[in-house]
Amino acid sequence: MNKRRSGIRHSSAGENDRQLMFSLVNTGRAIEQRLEEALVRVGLSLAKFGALTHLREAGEPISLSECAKKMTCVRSNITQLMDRLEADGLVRRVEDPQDRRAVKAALTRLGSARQTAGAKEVAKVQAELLKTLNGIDQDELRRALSAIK
Amino acid sequence: MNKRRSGIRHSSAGENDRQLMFSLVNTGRAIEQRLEEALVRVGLSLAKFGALTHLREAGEPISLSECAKKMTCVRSNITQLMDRLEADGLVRRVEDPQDRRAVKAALTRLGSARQTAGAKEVAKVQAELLKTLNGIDQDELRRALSAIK
DNA sequence: TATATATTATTCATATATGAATAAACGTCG
DNA sequence: CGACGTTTATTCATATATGAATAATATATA
Repeated sequence: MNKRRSGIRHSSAGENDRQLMFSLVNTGRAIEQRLEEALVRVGLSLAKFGALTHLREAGEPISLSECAKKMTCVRSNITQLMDRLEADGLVRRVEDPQDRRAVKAALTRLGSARQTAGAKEVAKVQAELLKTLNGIDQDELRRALSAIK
Repeated sequence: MNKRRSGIRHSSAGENDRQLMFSLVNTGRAIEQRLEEALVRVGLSLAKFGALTHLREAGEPISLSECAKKMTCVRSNITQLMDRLEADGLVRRVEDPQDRRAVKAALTRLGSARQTAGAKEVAKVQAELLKTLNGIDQDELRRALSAIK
C-alpha cells in the first residue's frame, strides 16, 4: 500500500529538470538584479563595477583587449563600456608606447574611489544572500556550480 | 597541533562568499549562453523562444501586457520583441474588440512549429546539464535555489 | 626587405533590456 | 454626462551585449 511504484511519477522527470535549469538561470538573474540595484546607489552598473575592479586588481593600466578577456566579452563591448566610463570620469584612455595599436585604460582617482564604494554595496548584497542560504549545504552548492562550470 | 584555530582562515569568509555569489551569476549566464547557442540553430533566441512558449501554453492570443508579466519584463521590451517576432512571421498582432487599447499576440502556424523545434533544442541542453550534475544532490541544489528565490 | 598574416581598437548594424514620455481608450465618481 | 485617473501600447533615449567590417600597427615568413 505504501509501496513506491518505481518508474511512475506524477510530473515527468523532464519537467523537473527543466525547472531546475531555468531556476539556475533565474537565480543568476535575480542576484544580478540585486547587484545592479545596489550599485546604482553609487552611480555604477555591474558592468562598470566589473571593469573598475579588474583595473584595480591589475594595479596598472591594462589594454582594452586584456580587459575584454578578463570580462569574457568581445572587444567592441569594452570599447563602448570605456567610452561610458571615460564620460563618467572614472577611467582615462592612455597610449601604449610599446604597441601603438593598443590603448590602455587607467583608473582615475574618482574611478578608484567609486570602485571602493561599489565594493561596499556588493558586500551588502553578499551578506543578504548569505543569510538566505542559512541551513543550506553551501559546499554542496559550490560543488554543483563548479560541476556545471 | 592539528587543532583548528577558530576565527582564522587563510582566505577570508567574505572572499568565499563573493565567489559563491558570482558563481551563481556566472552559472546562470553560462546556461543561458548554451540555450542561446542551441536555439540559434532553429532561428530563435531565448527571448523569442520564451514568448512563443508562453503563447503556446496560453493556448490563445494574449495581450502584450500579459506577455510582459509572464516574462517579467517591461512592456516596451515586449513591443520590440513582438516587432521582431512579427517580422520573422512567427506571431501576428490582432486587435482586441473587448478593449480597444489592447493588442494581442497570436501564434502563427510557423511560430507554433518553431516553438516545437526550440523545445527540442532546449531539451538537449537540459539533458547535457543533467549529465554534468551526476553525483550532485539535486534536491539540495533545488533547496538552495528556492531559498534565494 | 617585402609580403602575408595577426592583432588592436573602432565603427556599424542589430538584439535585448530598462524607464520616461506620449496618445488612445477605459473606468469611475461626482 | 464629463472630468480625472488608470491602463494600453508605442516611441525615444540609453545601457549592455554580440559579431562583421575596417584601419592601423605588429609580427612572421619567404
